[in-house]
Amino acid sequence: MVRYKKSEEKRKQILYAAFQALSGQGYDAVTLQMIADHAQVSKGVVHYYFASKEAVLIELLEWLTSRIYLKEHEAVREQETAAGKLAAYIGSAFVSPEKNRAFYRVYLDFLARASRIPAYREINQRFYDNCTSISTEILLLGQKEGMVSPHLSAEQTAPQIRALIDGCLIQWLMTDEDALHETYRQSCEEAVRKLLGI
Amino acid sequence: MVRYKKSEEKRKQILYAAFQALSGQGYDAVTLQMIADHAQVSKGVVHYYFASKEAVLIELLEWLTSRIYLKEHEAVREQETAAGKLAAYIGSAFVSPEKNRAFYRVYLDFLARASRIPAYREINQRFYDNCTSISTEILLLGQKEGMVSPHLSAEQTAPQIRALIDGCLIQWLMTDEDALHETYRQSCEEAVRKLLGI
Amino acid sequence: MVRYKKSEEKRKQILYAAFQALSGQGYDAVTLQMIADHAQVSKGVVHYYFASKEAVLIELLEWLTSRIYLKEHEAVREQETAAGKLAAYIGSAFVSPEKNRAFYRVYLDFLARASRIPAYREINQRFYDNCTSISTEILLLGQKEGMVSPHLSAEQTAPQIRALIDGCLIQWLMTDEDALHETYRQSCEEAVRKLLGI
Amino acid sequence: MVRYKKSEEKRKQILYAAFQALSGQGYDAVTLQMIADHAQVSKGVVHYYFASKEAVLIELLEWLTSRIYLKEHEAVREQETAAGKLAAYIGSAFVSPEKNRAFYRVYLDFLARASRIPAYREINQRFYDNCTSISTEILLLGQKEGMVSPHLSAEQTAPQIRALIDGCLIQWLMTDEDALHETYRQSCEEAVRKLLGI
DNA sequence: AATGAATGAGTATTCATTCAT
DNA sequence: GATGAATGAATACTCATTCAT
Repeated sequence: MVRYKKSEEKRKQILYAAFQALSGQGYDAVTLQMIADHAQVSKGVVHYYFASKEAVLIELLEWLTSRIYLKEHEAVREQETAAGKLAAYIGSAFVSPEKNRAFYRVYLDFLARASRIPAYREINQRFYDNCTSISTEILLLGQKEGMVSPHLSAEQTAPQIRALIDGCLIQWLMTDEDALHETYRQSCEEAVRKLLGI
Repeated sequence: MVRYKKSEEKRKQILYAAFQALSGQGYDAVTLQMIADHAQVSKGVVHYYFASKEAVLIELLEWLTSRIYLKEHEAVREQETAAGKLAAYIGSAFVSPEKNRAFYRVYLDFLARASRIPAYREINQRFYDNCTSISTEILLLGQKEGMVSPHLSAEQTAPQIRALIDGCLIQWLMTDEDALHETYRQSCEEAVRKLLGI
Repeated sequence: MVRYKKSEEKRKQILYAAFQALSGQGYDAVTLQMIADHAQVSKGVVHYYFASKEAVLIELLEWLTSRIYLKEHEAVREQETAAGKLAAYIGSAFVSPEKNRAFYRVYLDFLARASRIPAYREINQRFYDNCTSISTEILLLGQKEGMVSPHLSAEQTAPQIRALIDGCLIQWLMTDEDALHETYRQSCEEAVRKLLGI
Repeated sequence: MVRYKKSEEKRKQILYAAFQALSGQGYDAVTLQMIADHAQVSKGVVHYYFASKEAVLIELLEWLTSRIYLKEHEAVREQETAAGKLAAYIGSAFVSPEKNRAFYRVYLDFLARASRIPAYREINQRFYDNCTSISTEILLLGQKEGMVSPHLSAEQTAPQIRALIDGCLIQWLMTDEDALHETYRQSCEEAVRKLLGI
């Protein structure tokens, strides 16, 4: 329905505004007024579409992580070889300094909350599962291609890969140097290759 | 002098209280009252020893990261072989579910702030540098022992190792399962071995 | 517009409440809660209409001094002779024990601040300029009527007149005797007459 | 006794420090710490010599006003003619831009308090009485010399003179221009002459 | 006498949330 | 649907005062 659609659009608009505001300010420093300003709506509207500030942020985490996953999934799907998929995965994880900075700032806020609040943890777990499925797919294809040892356990390797990606991107974020983004990407890719024994 | 010492002790007492409070609550959810309560002093005392809430937290980050480093450094120093040092490093990074949870909750809060505020970033950078020096020491010894390929670049590998450790511990933290701590430790150690080609 | 008007009304309501509260308590002893209570609004409302306590008080000084001037100006305008205007000026300056007490208590607070803070000083200067314009008008008319010596300098006499009025009203305020208000008024008027040589 | 004397000296030292601090900051902005700093003693000392912050300030008002009176009295006593005494009185009231600024800043703070608190009012009343006695002395001598009309009432004129002096010095203070100090002094003296019919 | 550590009451300010329009 | 005025709970911070040393 039009009504629903319009409503959904405004929700997305607010979520995106929340993402921008959150990326600029921290989790608690962000106010509903800032989110409303970014979305160019009145403060009341935010509460009209979301039950509370917490609700906005929970939904934002869901939206963000699923969007990230979809992009990574899409990038990997377009490649046919394990090597290609791997490069695509890393490449889409290290999408750009600007986007990585915006996302990881917010993601660190979320992880901090997730370490204390189960609701956030569950959302993050779905993200991890999705990431694991990507790595697993690559690994299994690699084994089929004969590039990756058949003894390598996907169950163990897949999380290691995500740990490396997140660990490297956090390290890069801490350097505050856009120029090093590419360096970290390469280093991460090489490390992942070593994990896969490629 | 006694006077000075007393003062320093109380500062430490407050910092430790802040650590406990911060680990329980998030960065912004923590109040000076909570910190004072944990330290069993009055609210005014916190302000007597620290200029502001921010000052407490900045100093806490310094204190925490240097303490972690010292423990890791100590553990590594006690070992003589590269393999021993590596196991000691990983072992002291994965010290225990309780301590890791307490620290990484707070550390994630700090990383989130560090992604926006240079002062925090600088402190974290010193921590990274210290961690790098540990990994580098292990790697160089490994090369001397002939266990590690002489072609391996410490400059590149050391950060990868820390990225893995942090990435794995964050993943473990998100599982909220003490029982998995050991699993993640082993997985991390194996992954680090692969990076070193051991 | 209605919206704007409503907003302005509430601002005035808060300013008047601030005046009452300030007159009762001193400048710093007054709290936003007291102002809110006098205005019969919640504490938050004061901050909704004014950026800070300081902003309320700055605006109050402007409002008060311009209101005093307007009343004096009005009273003088209604008279046609210099003698009549002079009596009207003094009469409206010595309006009543209650009002003079309320105003001069607050005004002394403001003068104390103005002696240190330029922003207050500027507002007071505008008030002085307005008072000077009233005295000057009376003096010039008196010269036209032949009552006042043509050699008398308005530039010098006008400030002297205000100095006398303020000086006398402060003295009266210090007596804390409503009954003496009229005495001080007469004494002030006679003194002003001597300055004008009437 | 030595003990008493020493004690009295320290009290004076603290009072003078309070005067300096008060002149710089406002009445409420001043803290006991600032007073202690100015007096180069510890915070505890202030409380050792004075029961409370209020007590310091009450005593300061007494000390200041009696000191001002003594200086004016002294200056007047040294002159023999009414004209000389008048000039000496005005001259010592307009002692210097620096001293007048320091005193009137503090005095306005005190007047603001005196308008609400009887204890301050009483101290100020003694000051007024002393000032009146000076003016009265001058006026009576003037009448004896035949310079001042015998019909002039000292009771009425003396307060007018003080009103002018205070009114003019407050006006000067509000200009924040040291250069205008002399202008205001002259204007005040001329105005006082007119009140005396000289 | 002197110190300064400790206390805690008090206050401005912020902001999520509510609700009348 | 949308607005923004109003609310009041929550909190960092200040500072006079106390008191052990």
